[in-house]
Amino acid sequence: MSLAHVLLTSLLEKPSTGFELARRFDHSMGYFWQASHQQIYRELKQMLKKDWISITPDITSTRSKTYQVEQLGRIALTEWLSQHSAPAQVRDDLMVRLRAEAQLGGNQLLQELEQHLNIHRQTLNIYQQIFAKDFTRAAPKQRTLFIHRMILELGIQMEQTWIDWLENLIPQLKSFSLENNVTKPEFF
Amino acid sequence: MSLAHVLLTSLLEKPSTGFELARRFDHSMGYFWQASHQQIYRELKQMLKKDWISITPDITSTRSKTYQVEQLGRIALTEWLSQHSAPAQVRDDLMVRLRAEAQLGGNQLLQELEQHLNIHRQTLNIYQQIFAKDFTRAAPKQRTLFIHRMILELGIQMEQTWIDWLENLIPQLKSFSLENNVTKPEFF
DNA sequence: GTGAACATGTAAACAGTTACATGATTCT
DNA sequence: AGAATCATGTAACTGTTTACATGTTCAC
Repeated sequence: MSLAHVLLTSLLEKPSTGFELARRFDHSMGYFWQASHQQIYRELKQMLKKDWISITPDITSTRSKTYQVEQLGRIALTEWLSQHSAPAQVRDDLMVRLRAEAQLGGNQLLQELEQHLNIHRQTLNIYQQIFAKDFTRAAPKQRTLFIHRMILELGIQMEQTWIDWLENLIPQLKSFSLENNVTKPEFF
Repeated sequence: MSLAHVLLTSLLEKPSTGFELARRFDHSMGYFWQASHQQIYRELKQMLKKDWISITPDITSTRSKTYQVEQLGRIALTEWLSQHSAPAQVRDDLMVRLRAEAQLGGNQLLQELEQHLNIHRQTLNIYQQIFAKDFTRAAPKQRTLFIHRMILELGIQMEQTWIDWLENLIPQLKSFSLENNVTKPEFF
């Protein structure tokens, strides 16, 4: 379980409310981690109980609570850093579908593939805009900034890999169905 | 939940025992889906109850059960194919660690990054061997084979993207720690 | 006959998703 | 005054992982 550590990192970058944290998963943190608000609130409560974080004594007494990292939280994060982990596992629905379709035939997935291509193009676009906004000025001298840029670049590269692959696959699948190889799914 | 559909696809490719299915997740299916044997047995039991699959009347009366897909299973899989899905979500531990380290400082992750680089090189190697073994002879005319090749190629490309990125990142992080920018994690 | 690989399973713990519910603040 | 957004939470469910447990087959 590392959602706690994602939240610690995010709070270390900037003390925030649960809501702000949830929103941040759509941006910077979102390249490589997602979490719903329910997960976040549950986790924040548990971290509060462990004294990893605390609520800032906020003058603007609204209902929102701003959390900040405490010493114990820093220690926990540092300990977690020293652990080893295997590369993330991939679980890709689309690939399973494609392989199922390879068995069943028809050309049932063209639309789906094209939609995925569109989504990847949009995501790439968003990432590139963030890149242009935050990291354009030459090579960053600040280590933190440099690492953030590298993470974004990996996200960009991954999207590009998907786009290239789909742009190669789609026309080839189309030409397959033009030949008389059209196999219809039949089980009746 | 699509483990059932992954299993259906796999069984459609070749009727198998639970154990064989589990093993296949280390190979072909494993590029984009993983499952433990516990998940697989549980799922097989449920699919059997729904009559999506059946046990082949096996002469070699061992303890092992070979499963095959039934009509209802084919129908279920075809229905699932027609559904839409969003691109798979990424959840990458290493990226979180890196971002945490960007906050805490030290150069605590070099070893970990190098190990990941190694693993990705090994995985790439395995994929390339499978490629050489199964897909070397020109362009496959058979649609099924073509799709399998494309899926493997995506896996290869993804590994290559990781390797390139890590080979770029690691030396740059090293040169950061050679400058007097070395920041130690301090919380005492 | 012993150890490795084959083969199946139960139970508990943990993580993640979905549905539901509420109320405050800000903008028009 | 009404809508959109901010903000937090509970409960139930589904999916995944880990620990434990057991027995078979095959090769040496």
